[in-house]
Amino acid sequence: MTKETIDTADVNVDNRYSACLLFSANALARVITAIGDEEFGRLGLAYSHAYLLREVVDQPGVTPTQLSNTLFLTPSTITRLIEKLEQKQLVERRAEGKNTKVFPTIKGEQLRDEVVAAWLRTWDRYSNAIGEEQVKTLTQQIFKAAQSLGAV
Amino acid sequence: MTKETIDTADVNVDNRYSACLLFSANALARVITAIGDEEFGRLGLAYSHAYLLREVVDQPGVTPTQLSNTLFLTPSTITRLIEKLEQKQLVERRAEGKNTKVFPTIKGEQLRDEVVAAWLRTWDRYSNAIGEEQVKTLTQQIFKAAQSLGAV
DNA sequence: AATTATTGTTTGCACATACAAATAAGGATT
DNA sequence: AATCCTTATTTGTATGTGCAAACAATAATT
Repeated sequence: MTKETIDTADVNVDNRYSACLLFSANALARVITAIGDEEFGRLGLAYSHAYLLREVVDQPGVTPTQLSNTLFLTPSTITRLIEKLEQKQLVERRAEGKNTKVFPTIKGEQLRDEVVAAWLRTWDRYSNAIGEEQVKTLTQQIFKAAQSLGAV
Repeated sequence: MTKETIDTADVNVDNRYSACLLFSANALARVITAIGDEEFGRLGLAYSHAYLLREVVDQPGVTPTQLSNTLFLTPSTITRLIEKLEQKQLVERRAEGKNTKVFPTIKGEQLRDEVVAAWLRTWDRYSNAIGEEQVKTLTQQIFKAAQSLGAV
């Protein structure tokens, strides 16, 4: 377990990058993803796989395009994620005309509760680190900003 | 130019993911990175390359470890970024004992002003989308959160 | 002085993501 | 009906990032 670390102990908190949204947003995403992958990783899933799986379990027959819109990921990325989940036999695809419908397998359905549980654990970890209230407001602001910027 | 798009027009703003920090943070990072890469892309650089280059120009002889701490990226990632910049002949490495020191080339130094200019352009675009004041506060909050969560 | 531990850097591998182009199916227009 | 246009999905390729392990150099301990 020789996980690479970043030693921030001696970093000036007010370095120039703290004033840069591009930098900060990516830093936050990486830190948070690390935590998320740690929790979802116990189920053998990356966080985005877990999200997609849950979406498929809750909406059997959902199409890649719909998933793309819901998860804010491009169609090609969705295809790749589905491929991975198919390999793990958690979902399966059925072609219908020009659409592809994605269904959960039994194995996939059975994993749902664990996914939700992992989800709650990540929430707890964020809350412990920065406070439950702060998690809420920050999430809201971030989501709104992402929407505004995405529309540009 | 058949860039993949994500159609968010018909997405419910209050879907369950808007309440999830992991999801929102990554969505924001992707949107923002797309804008940043567009601006820095004119210089033939990804945004992280631009950041690293600026760091090297401003602190000639900086080591990968220092860069790792400043840029919140793991040492291996730093190595990869340096390799890329070396290929473009914008920086060069000199081994000194167990340390590696990174210096800008003349070509690299000449690019500095353009990097700063691109930086300002990204700032303008964020401000136009979500307001200058909001960019400031959001950036601050995000950076703080990243620090708190990173320390866990 | 010799061995062990620590620190700094790089490398092999893997993964999430995206762009651009390809393919395929439906719809629209003539 | 035949042609063009649009929409849905997949595929080839590339990039940024990280983990784990390898390597190299210095420091610490015996």
